[in-house]
Amino acid sequence: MKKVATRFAPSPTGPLHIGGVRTALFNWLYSKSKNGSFYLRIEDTDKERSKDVYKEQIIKSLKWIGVENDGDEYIQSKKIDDHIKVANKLLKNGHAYKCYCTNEEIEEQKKRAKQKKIPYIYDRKWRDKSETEAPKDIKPTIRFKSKIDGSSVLKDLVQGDVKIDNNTIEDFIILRNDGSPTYNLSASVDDHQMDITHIIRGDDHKINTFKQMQIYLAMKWELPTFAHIPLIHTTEGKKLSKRDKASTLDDYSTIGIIPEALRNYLLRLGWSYKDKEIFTKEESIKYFNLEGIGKSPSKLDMSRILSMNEHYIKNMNENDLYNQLSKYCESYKSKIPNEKSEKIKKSLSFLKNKAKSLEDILHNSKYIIDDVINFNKEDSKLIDDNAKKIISEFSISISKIDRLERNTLEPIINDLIKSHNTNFKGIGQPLRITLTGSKFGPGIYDIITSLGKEEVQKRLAAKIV
RNA sequence: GGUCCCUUCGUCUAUCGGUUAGGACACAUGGUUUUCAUCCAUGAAAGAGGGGUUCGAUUCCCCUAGGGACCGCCA
Repeated sequence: MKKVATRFAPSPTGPLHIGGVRTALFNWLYSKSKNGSFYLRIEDTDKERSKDVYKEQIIKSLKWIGVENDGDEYIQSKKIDDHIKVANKLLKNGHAYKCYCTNEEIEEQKKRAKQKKIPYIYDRKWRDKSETEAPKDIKPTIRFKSKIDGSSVLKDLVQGDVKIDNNTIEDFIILRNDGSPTYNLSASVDDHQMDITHIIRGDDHKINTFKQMQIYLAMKWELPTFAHIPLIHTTEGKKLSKRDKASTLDDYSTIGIIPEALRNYLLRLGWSYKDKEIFTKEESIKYFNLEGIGKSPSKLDMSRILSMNEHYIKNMNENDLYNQLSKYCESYKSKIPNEKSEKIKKSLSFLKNKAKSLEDILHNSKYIIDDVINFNKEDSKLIDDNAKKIISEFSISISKIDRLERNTLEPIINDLIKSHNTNFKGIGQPLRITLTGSKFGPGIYDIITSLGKEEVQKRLAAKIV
């Protein structure tokens, strides 16, 4: 048995979208589950649209979610000479031919086909013509001499056997009239040269596969195994594209989705293993298989992403969580001030229980980070004279104790409840508003202990005046 | 229009001919709770339709309907 090798082959014409990330994840998981290799191939042969920034962004995105390629990135444009060599070989073998049709001629045919509502397919005009008839002033394209009779079967590991009549596959161009190779040629040659054994990709490539298989056959190369996975759809049920909202990886990292959660979500989108929902990275490698991939497209569900994120945040140790949070703040918000980092880190134990995202954590820890509190106007109104009295009494009481801890604070609060003939809310709410600026937030004991005595007294004093 | 693919709760899915059709998210209700949450409990919620095959179909086959992908000298 050959060593399993998979690849992810994006073109750097835009930021990676979530469907691409899932394809990469599946390829990576499959190879790792088989102890094989996973390669990243940048298909940058479209010189017009390929951008280096996108290439870097793709690499960064994959790294972010934990999909790491073996070896260096394979840059397709560096292999163009190899692609051309194969085209020439196919030409020599009689598996390809020169086509002298002009662009205008082809366009005209397409237009006519559309008018007649019949499917356009290149009419194979130059398939059997001799070189002597060739016009001198036209640079030809090279077309692959595709099978006309019979049918072909794609043995797909996800889709099953897909049968198609050979005459529906046209004589596709493999070399443009400027001599550059096209996608189907380049991809086939690269996959062969990289010894790719399993090609896992979106099912929008299914028709291409029939073209690529013919190139393999003509070159007498060993065919790889194919697995075409259903595409991810938007909530409207259409193919996800880069232009859709919330479709790129960055859209998720911006709102504080952590990579482990997105990885787990994407894994379970269109794939399942019994009733299991949560998979560590190791488990996902252990259990991943192609049989578990469903055949129907699935829709993105934000509430599920969020709930997965919540789960990972709650179950992450506080050091790791702090690192994630701090990276997140630095990239998308503003850096957590050094002098606040310890306080935040300590508060994570309760902050993480109230958060669905890193953004939520940051929001709930605003009262620690900001020295000047932004009071919510409505909430501020709740601080009436009576409330001020409570705050003032509380302030005096805590000045008598050294350390603010739950067990030293509890008696003070209880006394206040009694003396003011109220309930916990009657004491807790004014304190929370005074200390954080809002009536929502962490538990009052958590707020007080996380701020520390000095800061608490400062904030209480500011409100009493 | 042609070719191909798909169809179980709102969503992601389990079921590989025999189940009260299971789980998760979301939702609803109740409880715990100092707010918001968390947490716990409970509930509502599905086999697109029609034919076959079979003792028995969600499961196998066919048709219909609906949805999707592809149909570039883009990848």
